[in-house]
Amino acid sequence: MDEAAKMKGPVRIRMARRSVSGPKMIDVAKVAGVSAITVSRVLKTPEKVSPKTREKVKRAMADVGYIRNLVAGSLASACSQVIGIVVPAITNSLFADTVEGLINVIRPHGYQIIIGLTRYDVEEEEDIVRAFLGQRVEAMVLTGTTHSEATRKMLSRTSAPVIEMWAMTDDPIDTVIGFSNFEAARQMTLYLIGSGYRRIAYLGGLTNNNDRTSQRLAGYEMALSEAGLTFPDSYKRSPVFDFREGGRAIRRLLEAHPEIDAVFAASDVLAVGAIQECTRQGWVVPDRVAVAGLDDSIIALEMVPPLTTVRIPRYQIGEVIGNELLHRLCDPSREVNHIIDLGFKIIPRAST
Amino acid sequence: MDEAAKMKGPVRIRMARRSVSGPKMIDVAKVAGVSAITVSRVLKTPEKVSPKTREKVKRAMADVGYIRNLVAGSLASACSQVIGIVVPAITNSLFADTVEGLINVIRPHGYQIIIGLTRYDVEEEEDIVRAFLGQRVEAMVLTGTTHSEATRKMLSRTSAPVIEMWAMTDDPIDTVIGFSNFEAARQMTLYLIGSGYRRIAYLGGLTNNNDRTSQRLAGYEMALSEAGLTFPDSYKRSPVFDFREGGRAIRRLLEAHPEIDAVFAASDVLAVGAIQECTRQGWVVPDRVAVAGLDDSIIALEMVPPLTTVRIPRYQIGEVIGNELLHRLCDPSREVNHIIDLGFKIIPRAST
DNA sequence: TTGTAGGCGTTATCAT
DNA sequence: ATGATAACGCCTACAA
Repeated sequence: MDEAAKMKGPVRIRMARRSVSGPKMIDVAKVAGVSAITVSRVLKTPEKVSPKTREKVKRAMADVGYIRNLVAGSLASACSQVIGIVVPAITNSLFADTVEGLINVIRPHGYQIIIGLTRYDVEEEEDIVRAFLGQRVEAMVLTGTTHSEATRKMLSRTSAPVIEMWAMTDDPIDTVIGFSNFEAARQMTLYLIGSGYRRIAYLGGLTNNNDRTSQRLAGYEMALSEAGLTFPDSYKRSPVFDFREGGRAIRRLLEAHPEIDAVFAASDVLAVGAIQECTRQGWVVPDRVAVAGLDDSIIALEMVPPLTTVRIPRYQIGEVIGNELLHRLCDPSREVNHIIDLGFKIIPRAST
Repeated sequence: MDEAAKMKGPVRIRMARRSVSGPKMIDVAKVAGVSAITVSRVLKTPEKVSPKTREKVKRAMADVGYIRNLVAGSLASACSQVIGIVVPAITNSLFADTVEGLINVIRPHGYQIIIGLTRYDVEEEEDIVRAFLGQRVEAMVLTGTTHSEATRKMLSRTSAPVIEMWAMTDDPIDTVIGFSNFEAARQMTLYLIGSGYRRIAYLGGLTNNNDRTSQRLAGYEMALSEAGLTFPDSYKRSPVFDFREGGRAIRRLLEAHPEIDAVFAASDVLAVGAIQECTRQGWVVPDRVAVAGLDDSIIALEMVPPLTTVRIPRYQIGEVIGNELLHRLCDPSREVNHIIDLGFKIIPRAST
């Protein structure tokens, strides 16, 4: 089975660079009795080749089992057909929806994506961006607007489109596609206030280097101040986004502040954990305490009671980015909208 | 802001191939007063360059903002540093864990992954495999062992390692890394029987072209026949993996067969949907009906009651694949284990 | 419609 | 330790 490996043999005058590398265009061309460029054309612009030749070439490709080397193509054409996307995580993560939306849009056009995971770390992000630019990705998609200085510098130098997503800003590196986390949290808080709740606690995630969680917290605080409400700081908790943490946090909140009548969790994961804990404790939702989330993740509707939450365009973000990039990559001179706000929607359900 | 875009200007004699393409090795080399190959060596084998030269080169790279073109490197060295992974989906999917495990292991070694999504369609898989081989991935990772003929042919021809995962087989294309879905379902069914349940229904997914769901169904059936149990076919349902479907399915099952005392869902998603439906209907789990799942997804433990399930090594599959590939890519002559069974574990909780 | 020539930016090989 | 040169396999530009 490993015969080939043993054939490294004695050094010859200028040894072949590689043992085997499969048939190339020129091999197909020979079989078909045409030139290499014709094979290339059959692949990229078949309409420029006569049907007869096209058939000959196609048969030859099938005969030799040709698979075109896109690496060589990338080098020659400066088009890698690869888009880089950088997200904090994809496990139990809503970013997975966005990634899937993007893939589904661009794959039919021959583009691939490479994924980088930052684990919410800007240094990791920097490494990934450097690696991706080295791979000559044709576009970079990043989560959020918080980046290291070096990252910003690299990204502003590249001629490839750079999309920041899942956020809003007036000043994107290139283009931002997402929604306002600030407004989403603010509107939900206002909705809770409008529903008559007066003691509204907040469960957020870690806010360091995370514009999304910071903005959500700011939105909550803004809504309170608009309504003239003030609470002790201990109304705000920052558990990481995790079911258990949501349960623990609501338990502590209600122990410390029995007067709390609503909890706004800036992530459905926390909200779900909170509701489940209430179920375990026998606290009726929403009578004892209302619970609202943010995400409208798939589990929100399955809760008993179903979770009031904010629907965010996770999948759509990926799709819109994909379409935007396809257009821009086809026509670099195209006029582009650098700020695309896809909005969000309050989804009232029985948990409030 | 778009000044640059307007500068395409009049066509010149032999226009530059690309507007801008950033500094290259040769540019760095000039600045550092060395040759291009030395710059290359600083990047790949710094120990072969004198410390003095190395510093000069590094400074020059920083000065000009050099980012190495890995596409050209891939072509020259026949090493793309890219691994392809093909999964049915990553949205609300356990495969995301595996992808993340793989990325976390290989990224520190400079490898990237490109992801393909089949949506459980072997034709899609075939397209993706062709595209990935074209990208000259250094390894292919596929979900399951069911592939089209063309896919098998392409994969058996390639010299790159091919890993099939999330399944077990005696006859992998190259290497299989996963666990036995058959055994997992069989053991869980036996566990339920051992717990005293005698009317055990089954909720599976679609089984066409999906070796994982087929195997699970077969495992359930095997356990029943071992225990001498026979049920009408309507004890088995094949809803797609979705919360709502789980709820609907258990409702119909219990309406049609009130004697059912346990439901084994071959996916936690279905089991969770079933439990939530029971909660809504006021059917106490496990007294009225026991519910067991398969996956040990993050939500299983959060259920009220917590879900009895089968823990499968989702994340570990990715890690093991990563390590395996790193070893093999470094040393292609290395002896390899072509069948790696990572096992599973029954996790008894309060839902049964 | 088809072919020829040359280059894409790096790395392997061989030489110094 | 460093450099000159020739691939790597394809694609753009231009020619026929």
